[in-house]
Amino acid sequence: MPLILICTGLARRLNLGRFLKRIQMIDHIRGLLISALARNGFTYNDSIQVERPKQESFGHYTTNLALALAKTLRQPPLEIAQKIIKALPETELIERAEVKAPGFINFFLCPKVLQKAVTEVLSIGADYGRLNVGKNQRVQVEFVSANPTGPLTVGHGRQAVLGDTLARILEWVGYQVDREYYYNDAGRQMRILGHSVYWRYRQLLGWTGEFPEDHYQGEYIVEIARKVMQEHGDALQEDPENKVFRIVAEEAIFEDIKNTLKRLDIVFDYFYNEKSLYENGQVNDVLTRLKAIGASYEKDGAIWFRAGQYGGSDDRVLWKSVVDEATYRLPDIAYHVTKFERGYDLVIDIFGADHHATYPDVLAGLQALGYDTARVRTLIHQFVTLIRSGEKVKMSTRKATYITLDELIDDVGRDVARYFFLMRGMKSHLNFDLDLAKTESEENPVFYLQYAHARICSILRNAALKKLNYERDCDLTLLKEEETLSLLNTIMEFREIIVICLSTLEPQHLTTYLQKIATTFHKFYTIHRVISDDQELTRARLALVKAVQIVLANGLTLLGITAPQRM
RNA sequence: GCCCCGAUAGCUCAAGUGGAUAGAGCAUCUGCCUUCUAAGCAGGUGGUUGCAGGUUCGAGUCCUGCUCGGGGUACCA
Repeated sequence: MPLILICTGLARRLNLGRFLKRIQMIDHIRGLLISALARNGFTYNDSIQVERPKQESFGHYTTNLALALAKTLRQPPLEIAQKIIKALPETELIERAEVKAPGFINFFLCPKVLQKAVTEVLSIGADYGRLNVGKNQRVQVEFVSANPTGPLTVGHGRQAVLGDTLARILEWVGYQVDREYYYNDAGRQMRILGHSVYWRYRQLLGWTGEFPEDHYQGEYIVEIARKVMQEHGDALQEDPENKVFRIVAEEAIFEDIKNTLKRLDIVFDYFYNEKSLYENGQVNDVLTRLKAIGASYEKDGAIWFRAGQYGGSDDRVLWKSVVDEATYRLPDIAYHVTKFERGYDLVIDIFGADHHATYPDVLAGLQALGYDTARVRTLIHQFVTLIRSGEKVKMSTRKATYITLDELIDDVGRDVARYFFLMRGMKSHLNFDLDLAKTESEENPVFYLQYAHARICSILRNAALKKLNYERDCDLTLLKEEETLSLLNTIMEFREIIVICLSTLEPQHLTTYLQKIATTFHKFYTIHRVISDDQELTRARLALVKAVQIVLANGLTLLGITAPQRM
């Protein structure tokens, strides 16, 4: 299965282990373990797993190394773990290590290490959590890519927010990212769009015939028709094929789409249109090249692609015989060729589940042409099911039975909309209950996060009024209660979460993490007073909450959500 | 028919490459504001992870078969 090979190739390209080297502490513990293995004469060839345990009672980090070794060493894992733990080199960073059944080794960091996180966050500030793994490599993220036949719907919203957030994360870790929107302005859909405008235009001029059922029914078509009428009067009455209809529609709709995206704080670098691929001869060029290497053949008057030989399943038609035009595959392949020609190191395509069948053919085409398809990463997200009054809303652009993204933003605002789209994994179907989103917008999880940020800002304002200086020379060793250490630990985890987001390309891990740090902070806040009579303790705690505020703000910025000063 | 995704608490969903006692929010019940923001905190109720097998020290996660839901499977995009 070549597709699987491609996937593993990608996994290697986005290798987690490589990124984890950026996490000092994990690397440090791994180093300790390697020495301990050597002292025991054990050999272990895989990379050693050092991860965060589910529960804090199991320490700050844990490894299953002894369990993994049990089989080859033919010894009980608990004994192996004991031997490893005894052979661990001395270190000032680890307070203690313990063995727990069935053979885990858990590491507890020294408070000093946790406390140092505050110093680091405060000195790095708005850049805390950045990693330089991208090294200015160029990445293209293609998303939305909806044809301009109508306003963006809630369904598009998921993809828009997902793509933009991934782009933000990639930029954050040092990639040079381009956001690209691909659209098809040459196909059948756009012809129907033009005709839809034409018939509405006729109606405005007094025509009383029936508007075609299979044309775009939306009210926006009438507005566009009105615009055509203002510009051209009745001159085009007998000219349904006049391209004016299509062009005016396309411009007006794109204007709308861009505005909607802007409201979500999404701005594209490039809009790439299919038509140009024909005009520049790139479609033809791909056809010629495929023919030249014998990857295509003629049958029944059509031109077929030997997809089966390049990782696809069945052979596919590239050029139709019944009509003299290409199938969508050919320009899609040509389009992806331009991505390579434009020199991207990594290409991320985001599609809805309805397109999942098209990309294997595109990849097969690229492979046939000799491109390194491991550079292309395809993300498929499942659909959004909209629930209104307890019932599913079946959406169709054609029938204009949709909820527009604009309407959603009107109702819940940018922050809630973005957060809702991001809080679920892209592989799961997203049930978006409109009524719930509206009526409960006060009880929304996003407010919980923002509230934590606002609360801290409030504390810092109070501190400023009292002219309390905490930025330097405060005694961080005073930060030692259970809830405090837990908060410090969570701050440290931020970088690791970025790594996980990168390796999985799923921003959802970040939303989960931000919930966690907000919870940890709220708990701390309830138990411990920041500003008190104890000056030294006050200064230390101010530094701590400032660090939390920075992490929250950085995380929210990555999600494209505002971090309010007060609520 | 075949392919892809899903099925986890009453509801919406988590659980990075197989790890420890499967976690949150909403809903519901009980407490907590003379104190930096109660949009908060603490606790209770709630589970055979769709069903049946298998792989192994160990499965929500991997494999096989089935059930249900979504999306594909065109010389539509």
